[in-house]
Amino acid sequence: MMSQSTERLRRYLDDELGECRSEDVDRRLDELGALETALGSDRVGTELDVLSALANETRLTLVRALVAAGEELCVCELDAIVDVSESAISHALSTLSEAGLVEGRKDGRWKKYRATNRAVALVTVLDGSIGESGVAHTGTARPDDE
Amino acid sequence: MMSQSTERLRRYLDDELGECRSEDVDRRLDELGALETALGSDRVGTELDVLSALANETRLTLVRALVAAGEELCVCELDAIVDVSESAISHALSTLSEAGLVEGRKDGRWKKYRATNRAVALVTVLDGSIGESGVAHTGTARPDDE
DNA sequence: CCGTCGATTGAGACATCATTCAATTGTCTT
DNA sequence: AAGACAATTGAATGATGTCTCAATCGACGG
Repeated sequence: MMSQSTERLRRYLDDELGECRSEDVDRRLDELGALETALGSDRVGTELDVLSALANETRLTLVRALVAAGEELCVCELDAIVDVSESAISHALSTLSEAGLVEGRKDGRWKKYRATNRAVALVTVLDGSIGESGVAHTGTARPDDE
Repeated sequence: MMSQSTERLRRYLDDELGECRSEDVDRRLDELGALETALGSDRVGTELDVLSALANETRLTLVRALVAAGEELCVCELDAIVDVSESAISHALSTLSEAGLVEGRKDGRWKKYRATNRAVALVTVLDGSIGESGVAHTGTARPDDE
């Protein structure tokens, strides 16, 4: 049975095209399906991991600090940056590590973390994309995708 | 009173520098504080909104689709892309809109959304930053579906 | 070795979130 | 004007996530 959504899409295309044959609907469904699976679903999973890892004040602050520092920082130093328990920092670093945003190295009884290239790239773009006062006037800037 | 964390930092610097005066600790605390507040906390709030908006499968898929489409899409078309209720899509688009990632336009009784420049920038970098495993061809990614 | 300290782990409490259902708004059609 | 339909909104609920506390692991020094 044809789903309701498909029915609505048919009416929409009918509106847009002036007319609408069922093959138009099918073609459009194909195109939309292509948009959905434009890149592998495993990749989407990874991207969600990365975004979820960054979407938290504690973790974002830690990543920011490590990127800004440009060098590895000891956990005890990170402790001075965010205002949560030491345990929370450890959890946060674990999540970030799994997302490939930081890397840890043990040095004696201290442990040092540094931001990965991935983290640097994302934080950089985040700054550029957010900071420049003003969201996207729809026409002006042109991020020409090639 | 000196927090425990500060005590630990002192011991750490003692280890690293071989010696440690209390002014070294204070200086390091200053440096770390500078990292923390490297950019305004209001900005961090905005960034968290953006990241949180993207850190969800439904919303990320919608943004991806709109970016890939390169043009505005009707809600009824988006409905064919993600597998949630129409209400959920509306909620998702609302969240994305607040985060400045999509913009909506009403056209008759249909409503069309398109990705903002911010969304394009973020999705682009996300793609580039994630596909790290030996990516030589930077052009249109062509992930063979499994 | 034993005790201390840095750091991590697990469990539980608490908050936040994502989705669906039901009701509503606004537009078009007849 | 009334009904149909696209889309949004609000409330409720089940699921996730985040933090703290307590216990544990590993490395170091006496």
